[in-house]
Amino acid sequence: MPEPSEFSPLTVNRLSVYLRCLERLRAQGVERISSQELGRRFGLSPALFRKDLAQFGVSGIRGVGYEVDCLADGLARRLGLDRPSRMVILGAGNLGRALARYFADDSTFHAVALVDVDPKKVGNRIGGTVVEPLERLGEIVERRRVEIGVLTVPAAAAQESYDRLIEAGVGAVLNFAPRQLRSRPDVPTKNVDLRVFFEELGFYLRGG
Amino acid sequence: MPEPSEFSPLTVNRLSVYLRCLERLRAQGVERISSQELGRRFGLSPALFRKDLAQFGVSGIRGVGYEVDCLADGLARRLGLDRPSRMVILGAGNLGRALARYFADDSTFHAVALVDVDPKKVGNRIGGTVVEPLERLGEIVERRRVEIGVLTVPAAAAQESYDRLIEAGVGAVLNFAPRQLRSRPDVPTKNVDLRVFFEELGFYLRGG
DNA sequence: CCATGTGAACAAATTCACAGCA
DNA sequence: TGCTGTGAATTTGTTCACATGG
Repeated sequence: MPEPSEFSPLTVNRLSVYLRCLERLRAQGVERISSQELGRRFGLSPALFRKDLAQFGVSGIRGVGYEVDCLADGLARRLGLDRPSRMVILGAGNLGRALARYFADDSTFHAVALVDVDPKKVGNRIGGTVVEPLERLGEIVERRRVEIGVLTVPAAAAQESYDRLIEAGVGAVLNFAPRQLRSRPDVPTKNVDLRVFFEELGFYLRGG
Repeated sequence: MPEPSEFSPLTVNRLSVYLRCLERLRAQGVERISSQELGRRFGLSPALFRKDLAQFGVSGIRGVGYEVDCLADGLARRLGLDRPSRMVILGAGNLGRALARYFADDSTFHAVALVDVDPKKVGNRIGGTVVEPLERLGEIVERRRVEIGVLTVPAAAAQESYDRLIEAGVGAVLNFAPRQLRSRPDVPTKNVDLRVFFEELGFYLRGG
């Protein structure tokens, strides 16, 4: 039973954001940057940036700042991006197909299969992969060493699909279905209901 | 200049989650529910649920609980979902097309246009709409009363596309491009980088 | 009596501010 | 000198626990 991580999701998510900023700096040829300058350019908090890095044991150079290149590599490694993760996408609807195409040959997150219950969808070619039937899920996860399951099924099918993913042996699940899952505490599970973002924006738009 | 909302994004997002749960209960024919029972069923905090509702001036019935139907309607109204919002999607890539199809004739968030710079994409029919050229953005936003702009362009085009949306007069922006935007403080802007979710999960999967 | 509504207690997250080192 | 690294202060968010009222 993996003890609850010592790192908060907020911190981990910021690491991703920092990494994106650093990659941009690297592309621009910037070699060193101070936390203040980084904060100014990307609208982030310098103090929080330093705290976050400290928590992951990353150090800068006093009086100077951080080495962009080295820091980017360090963050990528700490996020586990130095070796690829293999994913199966469950649900070949609009979002499932979009993700399958996007991650078809991504080097860090690789979609190795796209699965659907609908026999009419099975066999369709999406990006580089072919839609496979749900019955093969167990075999797919085992044989292709799938670590992450991605749910893009309708709300009504979410819980059953989740249970199947767990049974098949995936180590983590990203759920895009708009349904609060009854999730296993020992399997990292993240719910991302895209409609929530639209609703939040709508709320503030209407003068919330 | 709209003063910063008195409601935190966390609270607003929870309202969406509550609404989803209530709609499920309604579909199941449940008429009344206590905060405790709701917490038990969906893994939410009863006290927080009550606090959140109180903040929005919604009351239950002491000794009984909440009327599912009435509460769902109340939350939907407070989120501004009782009247539809009109959106333009900028970028007809994988995600843009998926969202366009998903929201083609949604009753609360309606995608009234899908726009792209690429002349090869212009004219393509996606769901009910046809891809239109970027030059027409201003006209589209004005004539079709677009309130929300959705960015699904590549990172490199994000900032310029954002600026164009603002100039065209949209009231809020949802940015799916993996780039930290320099955003206008008076226009509600939400950054949603989907890769962050994958990276978070990957992190915990690797035993973070 | 029972679940709400809420102030008070607690916990988490962020910012402040400055000592300490390159 | 200038920026990092970090304890202390502050702000924000959540839970507790109970008085209140249908």
